[in-house]
Amino acid sequence: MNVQPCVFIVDDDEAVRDGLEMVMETVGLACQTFGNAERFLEDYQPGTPGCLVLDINMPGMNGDELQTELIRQNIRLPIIFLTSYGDIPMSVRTIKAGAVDFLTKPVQISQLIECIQAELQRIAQLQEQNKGDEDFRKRLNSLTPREMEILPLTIKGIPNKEIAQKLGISFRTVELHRTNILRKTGAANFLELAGQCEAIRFSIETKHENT
Amino acid sequence: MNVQPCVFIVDDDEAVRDGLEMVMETVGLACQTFGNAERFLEDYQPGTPGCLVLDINMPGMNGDELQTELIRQNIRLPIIFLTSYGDIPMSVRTIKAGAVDFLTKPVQISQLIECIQAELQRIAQLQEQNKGDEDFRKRLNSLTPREMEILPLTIKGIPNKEIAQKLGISFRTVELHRTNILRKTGAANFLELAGQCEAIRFSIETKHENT
DNA sequence: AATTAACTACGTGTTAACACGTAAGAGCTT
DNA sequence: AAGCTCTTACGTGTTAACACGTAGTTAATT
Repeated sequence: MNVQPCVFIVDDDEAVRDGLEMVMETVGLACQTFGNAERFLEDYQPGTPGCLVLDINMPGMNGDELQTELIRQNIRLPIIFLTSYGDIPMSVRTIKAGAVDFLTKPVQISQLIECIQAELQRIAQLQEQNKGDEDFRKRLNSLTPREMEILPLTIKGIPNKEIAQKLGISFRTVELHRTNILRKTGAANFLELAGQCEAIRFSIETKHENT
Repeated sequence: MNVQPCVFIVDDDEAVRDGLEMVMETVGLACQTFGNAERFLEDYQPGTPGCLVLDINMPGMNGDELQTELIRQNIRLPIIFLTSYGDIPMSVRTIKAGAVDFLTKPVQISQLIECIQAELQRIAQLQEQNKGDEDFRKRLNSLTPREMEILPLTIKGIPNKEIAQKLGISFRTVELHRTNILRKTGAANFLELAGQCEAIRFSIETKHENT
């Protein structure tokens, strides 16, 4: 299930691509190179772990625009900009948009490597954290629609009687659903469950109240 | 209770200070100027709303260091850097450290004003959001040390008996503390309280378990 | 047609939570 | 010394939560 993280290099200069590819091999990092932003967008499988070393000035879509497109597609691949023709406003804009770093050519290879490795390490940590959440998400998905409806109300601290009234069913039925929710999620009680839901940023949308 | 937000200008160049001060007056923004970072640190009252327009190159403590010091003191005043001698690594570093923008002299006044006003508006919105939380925070602060200790355990869903065992006291006493916590916070139950604590990002630090 | 899953409802019993009391010792302030 | 807060502990009672059953209807699936 765990995929080896990969360094994606997007630069229109073949010499740069080859040079960086060699460096990555040397330090033992998996690496893929692309001659332009479009090719990368086509080939990249969302979810693949790694980081993106991105040039700015390229024919066709430039690095700036690629970043924007990735954000639009909600692809949160960490980006390290690496460019010859950068300026301060550009660096400010890209960093504020979430880029990890903004390096200028000629770059100190050691600096780039350090930056990449720090980022890959950070990703590994995130993946580790999310591992435990996977099971929980699965268990959440095993809930029936009705249970999913009751869960947020319960977590908000609304007592069974009120939930029953709001849904127009018996409070005993609500009780049953709650029991099933606890059984399915494996939580000991709803406080614990609420904590887990918060931990995975499980957004709880409650329908607008009529009462 | 609501204080007028203020633009703090820190620059060693008197001409710049005077010029900016005049501009601020023109657009109707309250403004305070400082000739060096040390003076600002002395005078600034933590909590005062506003934003900081900060030069980098100054005798004594420079802008970079002032930012670091403010972060160290947990003062989250938004910073707009404004400098003649900036470079890309510096802009990257400061932005990553949380600065709002990094502008270079000579600056387009319209750009600076726009940036400041956007920031002040953002602050105003934050203050509006935090208003409702103020009461809750006050009520949280009215809790005794022991209650503060029990609160996070309870919110995690740990039953009274276990809490009692962990603290080496009777579970009835834990029950009493819980009741008092609910009474003081005004919450109907701990699920509701947990939600409120999350809403204000009330960090719950639990001591490392021994059992 | 039979099976399965989901939603509904109710009964019974146990445990946990919560409200309302009393009371006593420690520590601090006035 | 008196008053105050915090912490501790217990008793009593009510309510809510939870576990374990049975059982009917509906809808989709096989």
